[in-house]
Amino acid sequence: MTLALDFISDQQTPTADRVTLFVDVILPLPLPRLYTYRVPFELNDRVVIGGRVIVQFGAKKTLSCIVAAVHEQAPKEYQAKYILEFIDDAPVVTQPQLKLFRWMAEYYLCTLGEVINAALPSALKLSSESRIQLHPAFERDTNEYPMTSQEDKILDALGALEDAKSLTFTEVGDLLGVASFHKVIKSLMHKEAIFLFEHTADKYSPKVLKKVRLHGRHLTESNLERLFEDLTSKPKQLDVLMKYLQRVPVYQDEHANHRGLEKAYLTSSPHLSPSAVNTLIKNGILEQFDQIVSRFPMDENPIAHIQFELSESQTAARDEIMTYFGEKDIVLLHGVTGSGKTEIYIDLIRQALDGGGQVLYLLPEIALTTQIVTRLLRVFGSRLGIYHSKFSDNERVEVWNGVLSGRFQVVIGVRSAVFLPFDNLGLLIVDEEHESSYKQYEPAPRYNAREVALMMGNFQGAKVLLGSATPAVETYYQAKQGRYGLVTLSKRFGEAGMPDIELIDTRKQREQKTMHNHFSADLLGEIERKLGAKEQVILFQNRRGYAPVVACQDCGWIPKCNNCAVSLSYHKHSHELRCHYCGYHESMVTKCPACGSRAVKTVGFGTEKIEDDLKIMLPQASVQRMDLDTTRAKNAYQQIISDFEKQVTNVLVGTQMVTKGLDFANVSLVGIINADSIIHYPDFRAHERAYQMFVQVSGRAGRKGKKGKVLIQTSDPTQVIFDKVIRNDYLEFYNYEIMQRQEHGYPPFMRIIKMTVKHMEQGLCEQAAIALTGELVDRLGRAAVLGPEAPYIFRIRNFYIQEITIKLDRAHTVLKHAKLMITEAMDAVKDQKEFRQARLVPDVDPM
DNA sequence: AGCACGCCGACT
DNA sequence: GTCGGCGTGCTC
Repeated sequence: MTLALDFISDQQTPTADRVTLFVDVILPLPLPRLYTYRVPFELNDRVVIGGRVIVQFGAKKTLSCIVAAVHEQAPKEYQAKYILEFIDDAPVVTQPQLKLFRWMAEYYLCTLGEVINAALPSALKLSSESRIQLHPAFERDTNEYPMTSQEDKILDALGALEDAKSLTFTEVGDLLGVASFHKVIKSLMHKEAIFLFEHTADKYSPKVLKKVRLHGRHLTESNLERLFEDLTSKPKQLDVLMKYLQRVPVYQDEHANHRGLEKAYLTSSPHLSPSAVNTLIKNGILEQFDQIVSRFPMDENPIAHIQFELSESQTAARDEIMTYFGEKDIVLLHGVTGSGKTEIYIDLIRQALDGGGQVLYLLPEIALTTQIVTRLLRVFGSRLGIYHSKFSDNERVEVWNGVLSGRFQVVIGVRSAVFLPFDNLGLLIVDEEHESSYKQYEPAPRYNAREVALMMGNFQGAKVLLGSATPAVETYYQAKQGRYGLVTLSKRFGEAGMPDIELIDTRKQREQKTMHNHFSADLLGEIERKLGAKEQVILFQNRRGYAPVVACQDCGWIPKCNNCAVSLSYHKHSHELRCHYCGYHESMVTKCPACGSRAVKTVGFGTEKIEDDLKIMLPQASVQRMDLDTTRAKNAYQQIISDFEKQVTNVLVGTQMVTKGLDFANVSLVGIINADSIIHYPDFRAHERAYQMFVQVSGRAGRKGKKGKVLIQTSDPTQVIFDKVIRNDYLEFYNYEIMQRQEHGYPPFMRIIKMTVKHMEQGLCEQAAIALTGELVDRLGRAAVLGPEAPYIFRIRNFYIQEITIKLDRAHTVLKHAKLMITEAMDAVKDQKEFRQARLVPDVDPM
C-alpha cells in the first residue's frame, strides 16, 4: 500500500504507519459482483474474513454481509462507504467454505449472494433490521448538544414509544421521508442520545430450561429434618419435596442438588400440585434457576465404543474401501439393499474421527427420519450433529455453531448440510448417492449435494465414500473408468435373501375380470395372506391425491388449473380439486359447468384412492398413507413410521417416500400398483429412475431372515427393464443404459446444461427462447444446442416455459469457456428490452 | 432483490 | 391541473 493513496482517500491526519483497510463483502442478494467497503481505522483489528459486518447498501438498506476479502486497494472509480458495524469477532463462514461457495457460484452459474443466502440459516442473516433505542443516560432537557429538526423528530418518536422503545432503520427512514438517515443516526449516537443495538444481530435465542433445586440452607441433615417438621401441616408441599429428594440424591452426590431438577418434572407430575411447587419456590425452600440447554439433548456420555460386529463380507468391504483410500480419494460402495452399509459407514466414521478429521454424512431427507439417527447417536453421542430440513432456524444455528466450535465432529444431514462450516473434513459419505433429492431445482443455487461433497473432499483433502444399491449411471461409469474405487457388496446382511419379484399382467387380468379396482386378485390375495400371518405390507403408487383427473362423462370437460397447464387432481379427504404445481384449489365440482351433466367422474388413481379402496376391500387391515399430503407437519413422518414400526398399522400406502431407506423387519410384501406410469417418462433418465425405484422399493421387502415378495402390476410385462429388476442385475442394466447414453450423447459422455425461459406471455416466451437459442448457437455452435421446446407442462404459476438443452464435452476447459459463453448469451438476450421480463434460468447437470 | 427516478392515464 | 401506474437502472 502506498502512502500517497492513503493521503488522498483518508481525510484524517495520516500517520506514517496508518493503514486503510477495505473489505470485499458478499451481499445476500443475487448480484454478480462483490462490493467494497472501507473499514473505520479504529476498527481495523476487528476485521475478520468470514465474519459478518453491517453496511449501508443504496440509500435505505442496511444489510449484514460476509467479509470475503480484506485488502488495501482503495477503489478508484468511487468512494467506498464505511462499514457501520462489526458483528463477529470470529468467522461464521470458514475459509474452506468461501472457496467452496465461490466454486458453487461459478459451476452452477449463479451469484455468490445466492449461495450465501442458501447457506446461512436465516437467524445468522439478520437482514435490514438494525434498531435504535434512547440512550439510558440521555436527558433531553439538560443535554448540551443542539438538535436538528430531523434529530428532534427521531427523539420525539422514540420518546413516544411505550413498551418497544426502539425503532428499526426502516422505520427511521420512513419517519424522515427519504435521504441518508444514517448521518442523523450517527450524529445522535455521537451526542449519546441513542444507541444502536447490534443484537439485532442474533435472532438466535438459546433454549432455556426452567429448573429448581433445594435452597442451600436446607442442605444439612438437621435443617432438612426441621423443614420436614415445618411442612407436616402442608401435605401437598411435602409431596413435592419428597418427590424432589427421590429424584435428586442430595446426599449421595454433592453436585446433584446444584444440578437440580427440571421444574416441569414436578409441575406436570400427575400426583403433585403445581401450585405447591410455586409456593415452595416463593418461600425460598426451592430455588428456581434457568439453564441454557442444547436443542439436541443427548446422552452426555455416549455408550463408549459400542462394538459392532461387522460380518465377514462387511469387514472385507471395509478393508477394500480403506485400501482404495490409500490411492484414490473417492470410492463407490455398491451394496444391495439390506447389505448393511450403515455399519461400514460407522466403522469408517470412527476411523476418520480417530484421525482427527470431521465427518459429513449425507442422506436423503426421508432416510434421516428413520432409525439411522438413533443408531448414530448411540455410537457418537454428543459429537453428532443432525441437520434436517424440518429443523427450526434456531436448531440450524445451533448445529452451525456446533460445527464451528468443534462440538460436533460428525454431522448427519440432508442436502443443505454441505453448507455447514467445516474446515477439517476427513471423510464425507454420500449415502443413496443416486438420489435426485440431492439436486436442488429451485431456487438458485441449483446444486447437487453429491457433486458439492466431491468438491469439498477435493478442497479439504478428505476422502469421499458414495454409497448406493442402485448407483447413478454417471457414478458407476466413473468407477468403471478407474477414477473412483469400486467396492461391491452383493449379499444381504444376516440370513435375508433377496426378495422374489413377480410381475402381474393387469391387461390380462382385466380381460379375465380378475381386477378389483386397481388391485389384481393376486395382489389382493397376497396382501390378505400376509396380514393373516401378522406380517406387514408396503404399497407403492407414484401419485398422490385420489385421482389425477376428473372428467365429465357426457361432454368430456376436464377441470384445469387457472395458473398452470395441468388438469386438477381430486383430493377426496378435503373434497377439493388441487393443482400439484401451484397449490391452487377449489371445491370439487358435482355438476359439469360446460353441459350441466352430473356425471362427473374421476379418472386414474392416486395414493388416496388406493388407501380408500383397500380399507373397503380389507376392512380388517389398518392402512396408513404416507405422501406429501400426510407428512406436511413437522413430526408427521416420525409418527407414521413409528406407528408402522410398532405395527399399529400394517399396510403402508405411499408415493416415492416409501421407497427410500425405510427399514422394517416385518415387511414381507411390497406391491407396486402401477409400474407403467413410472417407466413412461419423456426423459433420458426415465429408465434409470424406473430401475432405481423398482429396486429400492423391492428392497423394503424381507429383512432379518424373512424372504420378501414383490408384486409389480403392469400392463406390459415384456418390457426389458423388468427382466433386469427381477434378476437383480445392476450390471446388465448398467451395460445397456451406458450404451444408450453413449449412442445418444448423454451424461456421462456429455455434460448437460438446461436453460429454462419463463415469461408471462406465451409469444414473448417463445421469442425470447428463440433469441437465446440464437445467441447460444452463435457462441457454442449449432450442434451443442437443442431446442427451444415447450415442456409437457408448458405453463406453471402463470409463466409460460420454454426449454433449451445444451450438450457439452466433459473437458473442464470446454466447460469453463462454455459457461462464459452462456452468461454472455443470457446478457445479450437480457439487453433486448422486449425481453426484459423474461426469466432465464440455467440449470447445470439437471436431473 | 429492493427501491428511486422517470414518463403516461383517471381523479380531487 | 395532480397522484400514481410500474418500466429500468443502480447499489461499493
